[in-house]
Amino acid sequence: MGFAIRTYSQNEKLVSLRREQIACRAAKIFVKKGYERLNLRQIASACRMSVGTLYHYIGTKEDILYLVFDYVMSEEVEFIEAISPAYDALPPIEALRKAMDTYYRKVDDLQDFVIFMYQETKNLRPNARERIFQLEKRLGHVFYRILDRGRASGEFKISDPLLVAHNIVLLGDMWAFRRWLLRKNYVLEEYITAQANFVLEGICEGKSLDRER
Amino acid sequence: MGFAIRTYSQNEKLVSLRREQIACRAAKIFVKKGYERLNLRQIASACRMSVGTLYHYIGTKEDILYLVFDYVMSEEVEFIEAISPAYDALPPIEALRKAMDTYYRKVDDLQDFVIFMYQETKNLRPNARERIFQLEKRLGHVFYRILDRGRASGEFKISDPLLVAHNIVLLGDMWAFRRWLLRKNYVLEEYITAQANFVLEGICEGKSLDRER
Amino acid sequence: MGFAIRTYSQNEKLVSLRREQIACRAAKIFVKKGYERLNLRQIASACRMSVGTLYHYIGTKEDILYLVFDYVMSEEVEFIEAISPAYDALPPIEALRKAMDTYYRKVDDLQDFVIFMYQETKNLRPNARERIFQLEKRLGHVFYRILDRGRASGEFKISDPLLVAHNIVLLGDMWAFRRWLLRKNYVLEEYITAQANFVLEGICEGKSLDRER
Amino acid sequence: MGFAIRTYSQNEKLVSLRREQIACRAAKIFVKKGYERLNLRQIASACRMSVGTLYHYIGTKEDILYLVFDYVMSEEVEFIEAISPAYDALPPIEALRKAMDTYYRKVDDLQDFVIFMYQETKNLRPNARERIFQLEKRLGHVFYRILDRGRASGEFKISDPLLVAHNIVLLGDMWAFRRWLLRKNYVLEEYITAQANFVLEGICEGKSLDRER
DNA sequence: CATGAATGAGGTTTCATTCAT
DNA sequence: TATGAATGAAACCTCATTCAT
Repeated sequence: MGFAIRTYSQNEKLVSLRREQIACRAAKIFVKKGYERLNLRQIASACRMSVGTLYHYIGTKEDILYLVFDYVMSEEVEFIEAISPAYDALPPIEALRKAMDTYYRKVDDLQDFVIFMYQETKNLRPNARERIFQLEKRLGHVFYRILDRGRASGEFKISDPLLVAHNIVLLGDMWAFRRWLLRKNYVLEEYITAQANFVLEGICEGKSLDRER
Repeated sequence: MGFAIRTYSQNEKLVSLRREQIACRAAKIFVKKGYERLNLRQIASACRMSVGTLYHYIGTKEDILYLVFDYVMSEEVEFIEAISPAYDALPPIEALRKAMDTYYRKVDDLQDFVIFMYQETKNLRPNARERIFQLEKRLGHVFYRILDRGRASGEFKISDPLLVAHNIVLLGDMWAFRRWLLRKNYVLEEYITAQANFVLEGICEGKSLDRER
Repeated sequence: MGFAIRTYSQNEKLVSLRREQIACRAAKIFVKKGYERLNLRQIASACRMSVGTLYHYIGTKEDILYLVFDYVMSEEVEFIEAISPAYDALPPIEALRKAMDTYYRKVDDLQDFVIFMYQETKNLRPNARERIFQLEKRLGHVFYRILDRGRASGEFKISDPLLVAHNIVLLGDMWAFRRWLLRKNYVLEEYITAQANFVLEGICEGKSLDRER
Repeated sequence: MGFAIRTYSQNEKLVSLRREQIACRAAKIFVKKGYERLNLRQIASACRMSVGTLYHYIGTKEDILYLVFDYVMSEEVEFIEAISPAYDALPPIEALRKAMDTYYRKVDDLQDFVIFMYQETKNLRPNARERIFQLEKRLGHVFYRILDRGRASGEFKISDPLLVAHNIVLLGDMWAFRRWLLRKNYVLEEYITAQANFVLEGICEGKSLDRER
């Protein structure tokens, strides 16, 4: 892990349980009011614990931020990775559309959290930040695999699949933190199709793609 | 503007002068340490004023954040817009490459500030936030104009130029807040070329683009 | 005793046993880190008990302080008193030298504890403090007996043997709490001889004392 | 000084003034209730300042302890040193009696503080402690000068004047922290005479001293 | 106009003690 | 009997804001 969070308990099971409670419940108020704006009393009450109990399982307020990050990012990544094998059975174009659809819907679902991630990353200690970066890498990898397969089969022509993979993730995240602008012109489904087209037009060999919409 | 910042001074000229001093100098430490992490004493000292003087020209700590946002965004937008007319003389493909090169270099230049923008937006009051959004819109518009011209001339085929314009801005910003990842594989110039290719491949009619690099 | 410590146990044997464990083990960390600086978790762990168990045999954190005081003072006094009768067989001068040697070496041995005594006395409840005072009195009495015998035999000329007895004890304690200063000029043996000479020169009739060293 | 206390003020005069206020007023409640037992609110209120103001002139609670130590010790030492030259005009025996009388009366005066000193020394940071040690050294030196002069003139016969000087100081301090015992047998004046006799009997050549009382 | 000393509410963190298991 | 999780009051310290000079 790179670093350990202080706890006064020896019972590992309990520590895990409580930390998951903390992460899960704190996440809800963190995305609403922001990390710095919430004090320990508010956080503890949202976690349905006393302040003292909270401090049995964490060492610092910042540890809670890390727990929340890790919890939600892990959920997200695991959710995406879980369906990843299913894409192998589909032709690359379709697989990419499906993967983008899945991820972009997830972003829509967790939009408060995505914004939260972009805004609070700097408050993390470097080694906690490193762990989050690893999770983001895994997220990009799901798209990378599809792109690579398409390239191998000759359907895609991409000079830099890693970059494209990250672009895809980022354009999904944009749905969350540019919503004030995008919501005026798109509903989610339109946005997904539009960005999928944008990406596919750039990478499909011979313009063979069947333009959706 | 949407809202006014409290001041104890009647001398408008002086108010403007002091506020520009504040914005310009506070910007430097805000991007380094973050808004919430800095206290008024530190900010005042960075502004080379006393705390009391600072409060003659602002009403609230948050006002400083707004001043900084407005100042840097304006600088950035004015910089981009200033050269925008020059692109009209170039063929659209070249114009887009040039505009991206200009903006992406600016992002590299102001990378701390770009991150700062993404991270501190939440701390702004809604009407201050609205003003920032307008500036971002104008930024997107610079690219929109080029895309639109290319579409009119038949060189580009784009179903949604506004979206593409925003994608271009965002992929530039990514250079700042994904630097930990991108810096491993790219130097700035490579990144600009790669993203320009990515965008142009998606929008150029007949694949006529002369692939750089 | 003057006051009783709360316990939840009826088994008196067990209570005594546990309390001795507590006193003996807590003493070791108390002298190192100080009473106020240690919390119950640290104390319990040093006592090789859980916090809960600790509270079966004490009522208050302060009770532990008292147990430690009492335990170490008793040890010290018993040690000194145990050899006290042996001095009766020696000529007073020699007896005094021997007694001082014994006590001063003990102080050197327990120097952390002696300092601890001087520093933490204030944290005791008055009746606990009274018990400690009694023990100190008994310590002074060991020297008093020798002085009194010397006076009776005409070898010593002392107007106030009780005062001298206390002076002797105090000058021994000084080895502990002025160590930063004394250690520069003396090793323990030199210090003992020097102070013994200082005392004996003051009380010996006719300067008959055989100056050592 | 070896270390500096944090302050937010640049005005050195004011800093000195406020710190003296703090030292002087905090001393009064420190000796009554003990350093660890008092919280910042109580201390601030005793200093007739708000907690915030207090923290303009100190960095840590411990700094207050140091200020108090330094203030009272300095007062004490300066008081003693101020009269020190006057002793040069007196014969050594008389000078020593007078100096002891002065110091022991001061101890009686500041007895709460002397106890406080012995009890709280451990709570000081090492470099603060070092400064206190220096002051104690200067205190011993006042007596050392007299002893040395007596030795030079042949009136005293002392193998180790530095040790005797420290013994004198310590036996004075004993009046404060053994008061529970000494008060039963002595009033201050008797105690001073008794200890002066004890010391002089040990060091006077030819028992020439005119025993008082 | 400019200053920076003063304020006290509110922040995070610790800890003696209890009590269900 | 032994445990250690849970509690919440209270500790130390910070800081945006005011206002007398």
